[in-house]
Amino acid sequence: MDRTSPKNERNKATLVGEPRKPIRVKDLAEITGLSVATVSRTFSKPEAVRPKLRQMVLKAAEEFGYYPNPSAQALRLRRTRMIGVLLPTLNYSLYAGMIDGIEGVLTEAGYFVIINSTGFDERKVVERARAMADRGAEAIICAGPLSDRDLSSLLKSRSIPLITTYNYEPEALFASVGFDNVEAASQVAKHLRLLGHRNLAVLLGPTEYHTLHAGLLEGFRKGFESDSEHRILYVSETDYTIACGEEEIDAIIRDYPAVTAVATASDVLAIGVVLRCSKLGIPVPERYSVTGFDDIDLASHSMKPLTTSRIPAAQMGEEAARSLVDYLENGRPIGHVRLETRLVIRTTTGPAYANCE
Amino acid sequence: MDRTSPKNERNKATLVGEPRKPIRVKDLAEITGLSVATVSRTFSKPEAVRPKLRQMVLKAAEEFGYYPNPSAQALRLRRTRMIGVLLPTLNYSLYAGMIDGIEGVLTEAGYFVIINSTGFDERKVVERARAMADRGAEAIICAGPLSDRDLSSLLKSRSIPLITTYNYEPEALFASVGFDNVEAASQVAKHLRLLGHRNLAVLLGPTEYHTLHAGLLEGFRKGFESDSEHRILYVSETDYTIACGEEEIDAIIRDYPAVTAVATASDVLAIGVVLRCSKLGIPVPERYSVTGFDDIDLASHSMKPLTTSRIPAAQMGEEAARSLVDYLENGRPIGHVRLETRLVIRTTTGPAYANCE
DNA sequence: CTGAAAGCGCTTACAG
DNA sequence: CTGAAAGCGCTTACAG
Repeated sequence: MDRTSPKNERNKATLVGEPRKPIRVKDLAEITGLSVATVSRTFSKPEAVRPKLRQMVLKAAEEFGYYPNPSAQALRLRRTRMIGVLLPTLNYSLYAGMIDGIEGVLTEAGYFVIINSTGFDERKVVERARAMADRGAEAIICAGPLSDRDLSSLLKSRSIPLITTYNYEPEALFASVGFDNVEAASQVAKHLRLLGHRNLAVLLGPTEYHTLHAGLLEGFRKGFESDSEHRILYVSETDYTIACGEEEIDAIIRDYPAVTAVATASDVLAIGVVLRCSKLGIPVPERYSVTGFDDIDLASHSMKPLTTSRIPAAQMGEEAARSLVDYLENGRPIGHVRLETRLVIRTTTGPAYANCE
Repeated sequence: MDRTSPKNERNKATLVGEPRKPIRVKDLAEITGLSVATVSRTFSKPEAVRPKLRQMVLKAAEEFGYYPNPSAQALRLRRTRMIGVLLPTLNYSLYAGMIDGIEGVLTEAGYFVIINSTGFDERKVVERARAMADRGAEAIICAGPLSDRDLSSLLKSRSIPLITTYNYEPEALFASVGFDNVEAASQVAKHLRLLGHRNLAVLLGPTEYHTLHAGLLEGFRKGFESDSEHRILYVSETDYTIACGEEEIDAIIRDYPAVTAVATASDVLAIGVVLRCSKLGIPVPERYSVTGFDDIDLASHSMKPLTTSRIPAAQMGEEAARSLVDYLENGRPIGHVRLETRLVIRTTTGPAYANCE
């Protein structure tokens, strides 16, 4: 039987691989002799169409390679099924783990994730979040804190939920799933204090446009500086690279001889510190106790397994994604989710040598 | 002046933060007293609108928070400005670097990137690539080889370019930007052979559904098995984790005493091997020479800097993205791009001890 | 330079 | 269960 119609070039046979105009519901309607409504319903509400006809449509769709135009659907349904994800960088295990978690549940639920990495600069985060909203994202996940009022009201006015991960911040402008940043850092610092350390150095990322690191610093202070005997002698904002860890410990060795412990905001920094000490023949933890943060794979598998805080990265991503899906599909309101970190004590922390004097 | 019209509720004042229907060109036309055509042109072709009117429109747009509906634009213009990226995993430095490169140029050029991670299974890659095409991706970048004829003709019939990264494969079904996989591995193996090694072990990822690793294996064979004196005694397909590297070297120590060199397809595996040897007090490179692949950050910064092949990950991503943009914007055909790897010899390879006997 | 109008491809309320 | 028709919001060829 000849299904082609002289008026319609879309369903003409073409050479394999030759571009042709994609066929539409209308074409499929002509081919099957049914109405566009029935064809459309075959995909959007199959149980509402008689099995016989449904089969016809499906068969023709298969044969002619029909698939509904997503832009038209998006316009009509007001649903893009796109969700934006903002990350400081992909090139750090923690965030990679987070996005893996996010992507898994979102793909499963039939969404697509669009990503942007923004560095540690909240202004860029705001800009990209806006761009995502303008380009049709139905929801946004942001790794790291965010406190822009304008963005908040813009998003609210468009009913686009945004959820932050990493920090648990029940008082914040946006919903959050994460842990208590300050508390986690405080716990690490307390561990160091209890070990007898009195002079601490702290290594973290930029605080200026990223309150994440500011929170960590606050926590380190809170947990360590219990009295005037316990001081943070050195605070440095740097990048999360091994090389930076190495440089920083060099500076500490040179300029702050009283320091006996180094607390960092990232395992990568801590690994740099430990590595450099090894190379210099400086014993860890005997001379320096050092702590990481995040518990990346390497933390437990390096030559000197690292004392660090375990952050449930993938889980944060999954929870955030699940909340969003639940809101989008079922209208369930988005709340704050609090997860726990765990201080894991391994080999890089020990009693302060200065204490033995 | 009262800009609201009783017939149109969209431009009524609302409480800050209260959701309201987004305003459309039509609303802006009513507000300004111009036609929708003029309003639309203000955004799509500003130079075609008299400056005076343009100002009016822009001002009103600003005031009422107008932005063009992206779904409507996509439908009308047949452009989604979305580009799909398929990766085995985000959780490996090489791929993270690649996507960072991709995302940078694509965002710059005004595109959004949608991502999916697929593991090392080409069937899943094919499935996700299809899904991306169905959902409106204008182009696709796939990290790793791909050879599915059906996918190829599907994409061709819809004029969706796909470009693979990692391997340079001028004969392949899809355009590629990458390096000569076989050659790079061969170079490593040759280095080991020249060092006097005769019995090699090879560690790589799954070959079954991923020709990437098959190519590497082929290269190792080609570079090493020059005669019957030089054999690969052990080949294992495993995961890219430190733990797997450790397990594998344990197995080699136990079952293949003749092996004096271990070539891996990933720095992470190599680091596992080296680490395990350190723990066991086995000297590297004296007892085992070991090579990595990729030259991740840690390769040069670990205690024992790794002999490895440097892969230009970010550059591959950038080149691929640039090609695509150039095709999409200017219709410039997409070719194959060949990049070079570089064998970097550090501390984990040396003469075979067996040779000194 | 400006506007009225067609149309991108889809879904669904409505009537049958 | 099925179909004719309206409409999602935009852009642009066409006529003025």
